[in-house]
Amino acid sequence: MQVNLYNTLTKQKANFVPLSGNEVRIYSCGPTVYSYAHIGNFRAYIFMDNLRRMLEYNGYKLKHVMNITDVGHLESDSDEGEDKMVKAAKKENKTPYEIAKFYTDIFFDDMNKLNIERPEIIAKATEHIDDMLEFAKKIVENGYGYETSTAIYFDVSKLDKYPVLSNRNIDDQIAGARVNVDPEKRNPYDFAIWIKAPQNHIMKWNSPWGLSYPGWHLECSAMSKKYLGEVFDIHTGGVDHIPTHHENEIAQSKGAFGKIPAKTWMHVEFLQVDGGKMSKSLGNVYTISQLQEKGIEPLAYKLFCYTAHYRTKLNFTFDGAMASQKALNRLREAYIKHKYGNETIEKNLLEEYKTKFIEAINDDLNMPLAMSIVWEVAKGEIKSNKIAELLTDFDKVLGLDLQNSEKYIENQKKLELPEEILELLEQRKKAREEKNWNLSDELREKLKQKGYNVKDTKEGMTIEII
RNA sequence: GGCGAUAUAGCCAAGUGGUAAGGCACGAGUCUGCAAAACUCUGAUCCCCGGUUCGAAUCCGGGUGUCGCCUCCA
Repeated sequence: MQVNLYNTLTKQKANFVPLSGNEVRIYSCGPTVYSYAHIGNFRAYIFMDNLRRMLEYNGYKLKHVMNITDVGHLESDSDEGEDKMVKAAKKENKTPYEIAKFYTDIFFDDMNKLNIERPEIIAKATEHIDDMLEFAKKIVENGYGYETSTAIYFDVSKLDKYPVLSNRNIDDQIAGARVNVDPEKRNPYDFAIWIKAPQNHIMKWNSPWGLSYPGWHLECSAMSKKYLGEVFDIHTGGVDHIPTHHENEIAQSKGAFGKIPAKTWMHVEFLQVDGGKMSKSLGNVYTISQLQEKGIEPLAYKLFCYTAHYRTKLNFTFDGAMASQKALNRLREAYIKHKYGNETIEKNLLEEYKTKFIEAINDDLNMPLAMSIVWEVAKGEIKSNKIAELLTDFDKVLGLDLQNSEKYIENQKKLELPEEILELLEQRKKAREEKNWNLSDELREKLKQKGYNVKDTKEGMTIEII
């Protein structure tokens, strides 16, 4: 079935056909590992995961590269401030490499928790300095670069068109210039491809321009070229990358090879929190671990992301996340019921569901619509293991680990309880057997006071920490 | 100031010309000693005004509101 994807470059949806046979080559902008990745970051990686899984579901083979930025990302995209890695290193009194390892490990822990597929190639910037240097030299050779006292800049005025992704007007920027423009820059939009290191700078390498380090945008250009070639299929990132980072990647590739590096550019909208932007000053920047502390599973957050299309803003609230946690639990329960069901279900119906599901995901990853079909399937009255099989089939795209539903539910029930609590539970059990409801309710209240919520089900008591 | 997005039930949100998906919450019911859980049922004519059309949430024009980017950020 046809796959349609929205392309930021053309501002419309188009039928997707890989450049080379059955293989899809993708580049995704990955994390800058100077701090914890937050749930907004992970919305983008959940999208990336959906894209991978959808393409695989359609039978494509993937060659997917994601970078780990561990050098060169300055505090400001306009080539100002310190390198983020260096700054974090100073603050935490570690080397930039220690910082990078620490946050990279946590990043991948979170990726695993979210059941996000690992791209085939993970490329660290610091391991590709030579490739970047080659790329920079090529740009300069082709006449697109120039040297100043502090850096090698890309001269955007040499391009046929800049910018190409966004509608920024260069003249307007000059008029409203809020940032201090480096007087040595020829054009305000020129950006550093290589930066000369100050004396005491930690991360630096030999180059024709002395001890120095690469500009942030260069790593993506160099590494995508190395692994995917001059032109590949899909480039992904957050919407914030549109006006600067991806514009400059395109500029660099045009400077080096005269080509826009990717055919399709896909961008994820921002996650908002409580109706506004997420920012450290508002204290609403959350990590996956912080969600877990509040009783929201990483996979519940993933499901939460499926309530909105990736190209629309999504408003995160804890109420909303809790709603998804409940929904996830119910989805698991529904799956289990079908798994052990042996009623018969019409084959046509199953195929109809599957077709509708594929139509949804193939239409620019319409996950909300896809989920409505998942619910229709899950809530069906006929309990059949064929339905369970269909759900696990859908889960190849959803990545919610539904086949392990029982395990998750078991784990939720498994709680280590203090002696005192176990004793109270035992007393309450006895009271209930004796139909001493007053005592039973009293004990339930007592447990509640101590922070434990007791519920009676057909299978016995369950207990949860409030 | 420039650029852009959006406005659909209490909340999160699909749907872009033919009479409103789904999730959560609320309410009612079944079940239960009770409570909870689970299950069943129940809700909106789509910000306002005008226009195009046989027909618009969906297209056009004008308002109003909200949000984002341009400055770190996915």
